Amino acid sequence: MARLLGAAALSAPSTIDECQARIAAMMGDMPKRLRQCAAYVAANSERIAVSTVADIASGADVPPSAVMRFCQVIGFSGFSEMQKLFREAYNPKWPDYSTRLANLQSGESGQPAQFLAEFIEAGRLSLQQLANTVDEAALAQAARLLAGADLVHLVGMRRAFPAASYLAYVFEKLNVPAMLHEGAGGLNHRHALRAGDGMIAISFAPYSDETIDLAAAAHGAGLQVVALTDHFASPLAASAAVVLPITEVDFGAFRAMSATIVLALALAVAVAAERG
Amino acid sequence: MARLLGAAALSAPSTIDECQARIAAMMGDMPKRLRQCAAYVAANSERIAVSTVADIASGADVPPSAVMRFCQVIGFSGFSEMQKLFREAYNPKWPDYSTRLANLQSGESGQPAQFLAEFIEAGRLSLQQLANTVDEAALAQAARLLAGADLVHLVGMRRAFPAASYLAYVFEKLNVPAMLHEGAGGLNHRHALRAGDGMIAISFAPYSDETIDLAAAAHGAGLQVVALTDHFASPLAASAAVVLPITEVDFGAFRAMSATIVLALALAVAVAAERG
DNA sequence: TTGATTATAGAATAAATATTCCAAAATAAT
DNA sequence: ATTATTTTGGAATATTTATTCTATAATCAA
Repeated sequence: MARLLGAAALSAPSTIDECQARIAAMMGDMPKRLRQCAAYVAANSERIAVSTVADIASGADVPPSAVMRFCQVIGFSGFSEMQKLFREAYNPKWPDYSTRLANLQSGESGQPAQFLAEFIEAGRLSLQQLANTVDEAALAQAARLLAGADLVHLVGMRRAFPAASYLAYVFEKLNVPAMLHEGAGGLNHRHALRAGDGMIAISFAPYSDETIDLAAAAHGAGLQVVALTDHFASPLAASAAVVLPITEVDFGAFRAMSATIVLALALAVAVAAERG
Repeated sequence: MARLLGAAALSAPSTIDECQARIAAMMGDMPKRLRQCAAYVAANSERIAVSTVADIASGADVPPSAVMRFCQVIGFSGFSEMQKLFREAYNPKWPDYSTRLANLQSGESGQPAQFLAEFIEAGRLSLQQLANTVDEAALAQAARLLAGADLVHLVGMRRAFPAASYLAYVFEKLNVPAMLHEGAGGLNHRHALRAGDGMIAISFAPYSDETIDLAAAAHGAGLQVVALTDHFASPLAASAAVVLPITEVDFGAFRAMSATIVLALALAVAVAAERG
């Protein structure tokens, strides 16, 4: 009687955990080659996402067709389906909120609760992403640099302004000397930059020229600049001693800024703690 | 003279850092499509290892051939060579939020990462709470009232100011007439209140007198006031046609305002949708 | 042992994916 | 305005990679 290859088709595992559990359960009564595959996959689960059938085959020391049989015995239609699971589980991609929001907006207008539910979910995802990707060393260094500053300049325009203004409030409460640059009335604020000061500059694409310019001026004057921006290739990065990248979920033009404000707040409190 | 495509071939970057540095250096003088690629790769560097050319092209909103050109301009022979670099370095952080949070918290106390972990958790709890307690009917009514207003006055001082200023930004983007009251220089803004206007007033204990007073003045002048505040017994409630209570989770003396800003954003978008 | 059943390897094929190329559009220079 | 140069998009092609198929080897039951 056909034991494995001819067995009734199982449904494909839909999570990594389920997949690993099934491998563990079935490994016992697998024939030699399939067991080699199972052992290799179990021991190298984090590399499945970036491997080819041939890679796994040579790693497990089996021919490629054995890997294919293995995937099917586990319940997948083939290797590609299994790999898809690993790719998405280890590296989830954002849901596409811009089109979901567009759908909401174009549909019946009276769905405020729906908007709220989407924004809440996006905020939670952003915070989770922040936890997963934050560079602890960079954060600590940023706090250290700013703790030594005589005055912390806070720069953020338009979308970033709420975060900057909240920093101003928090630094005031914490008795850390800080100055909020509002951007109103040209560049006169530039004269306030002094050697020994520090700066927190916040900007996301499309970047505000005023923020970029002010950060560049600060950098030129020898100030330590900490940049809260979307990624290392941001125009702010060129002027920054430390870059803290933040990826927030977007809704077309809108984002809740949850991760930005949380990171800013943590940075402020860390600076105050460092100053003692 | 050929600027990029015809330029003398650079040697391929041999580490991720080198690759990122080169992208940052070259992004400035790239043509439009290549810059889109650069921005996408910079913002999604952790997904490159598990993406295809087509994935990246659609993410960056360019045709696949643009991605190829981008890889070559950066110094690689093609996409495959670049991806190889990212695959070798691929080390996915387990997206399991709770274990990651525990890691962040486990450092020596006083570390910046611990503050961050606490604020992230507080933010998530606040959002959760908001999802559980929001009064959908009240939110819908608030949106309806404000949609009929000629001008929406936005009032929030001190801690609430970031939320108010974010509303100002969002309303501007949505083409909803709105006015941010900054509270600077006494109560002169009161004269801007007109019959037919609406107001969003935001304040939490300890309440800002200016906000309370302005809301009361608006109420006295017959304006419809929507209050974002901590509970129904707040001093703001007396002047409000609709009260939207928000309970933020504090960490120490601070709160991240995540729920407030998310609710404000949802309200703004709902108002704009209602206006059509 | 012998016959039936199951597993295996490697070649053949199919599918997905990367890469090149060139006409057309856009941009810059004269 | 006209010409020269650069950038672009998409179709055509090449390459890699997954998948199926089948003859052969191994295993098991009698």
